[in-house]
Amino acid sequence: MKKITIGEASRQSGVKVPTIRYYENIGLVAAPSRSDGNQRSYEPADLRRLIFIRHARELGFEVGAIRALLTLQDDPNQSCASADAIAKARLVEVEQRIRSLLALKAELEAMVEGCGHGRVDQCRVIEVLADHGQCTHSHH
Amino acid sequence: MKKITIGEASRQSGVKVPTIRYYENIGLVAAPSRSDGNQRSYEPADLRRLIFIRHARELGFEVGAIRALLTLQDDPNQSCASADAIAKARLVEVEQRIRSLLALKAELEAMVEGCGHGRVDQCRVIEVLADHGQCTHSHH
DNA sequence: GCTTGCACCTCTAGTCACTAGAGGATGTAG
DNA sequence: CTACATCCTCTAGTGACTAGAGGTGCAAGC
Repeated sequence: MKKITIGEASRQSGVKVPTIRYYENIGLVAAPSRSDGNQRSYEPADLRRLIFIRHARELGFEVGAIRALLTLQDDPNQSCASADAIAKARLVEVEQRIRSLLALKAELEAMVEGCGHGRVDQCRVIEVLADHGQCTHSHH
Repeated sequence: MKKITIGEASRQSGVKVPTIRYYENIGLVAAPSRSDGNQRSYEPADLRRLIFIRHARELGFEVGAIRALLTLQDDPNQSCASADAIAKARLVEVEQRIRSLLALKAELEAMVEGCGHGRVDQCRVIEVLADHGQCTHSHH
């Protein structure tokens, strides 16, 4: 009971239909049971898993990390140290990303400000990109 | 005079050797002249173009946008309005990205904080991801 | 019962921006 | 002259999907 089609699962989870099938392909979600006409039929547990995945993807976890988290979730009797480590690593990554985006924002603002209504050869947008010396942005 | 090999161009531009060849393939840089032994031979102008590209990539411009900027650069007599528009669009994008990353950072911090040394079933890292209701993160 | 039309099925190929590897040629230092 | 690094071309792989072709299932209206 309460079984739903892939389209309904998609609507309720926010994961697109082809993406759900893709997740099944790569083994991120189990293959669900099928109807008489060979159509996938999802249960509430599958739906929760899809929502979990969508949410984690939105938070920028990559599929490998999500796979690790799902393994933890499937066996809830173990320490959450691993989950903690994964989230912490992601946090460090996000903080780094914010720092470089802020630097980037400053540089873009300077570029846009410097660009009046002149010709391209006076345009800072081009100039800043061409001249490596003016670059305040950290290298990768 | 002042012609250099692809390896030297790579070192001086910071663009990896296979990536330079890839850029040639997709027409982002012109095919350079060759040595007697069929090896690519780059001039200062090529080098400047590679530095321009690397810098733009680091700033997160995609290849299509870079192609547009390079076209502008190749014809410096036109208005810089297009370059300005490209940079502005990118700026808006970056600001949006920073906002969502800050929200994400807050959420990750809450997750890590909530994760004591308990078992997985008391762990906020898992819980937050599983329970969509606790999500404060905007749905793109 | 039949048809319309959407949702479903599988499979392959395409996307972006590279990256890795095979297998061979060239260039340079000792 | 022999190592050895660097170069060449080409194909295929990456991640995380997305798009399309070509076909089947299912519910509703007539």
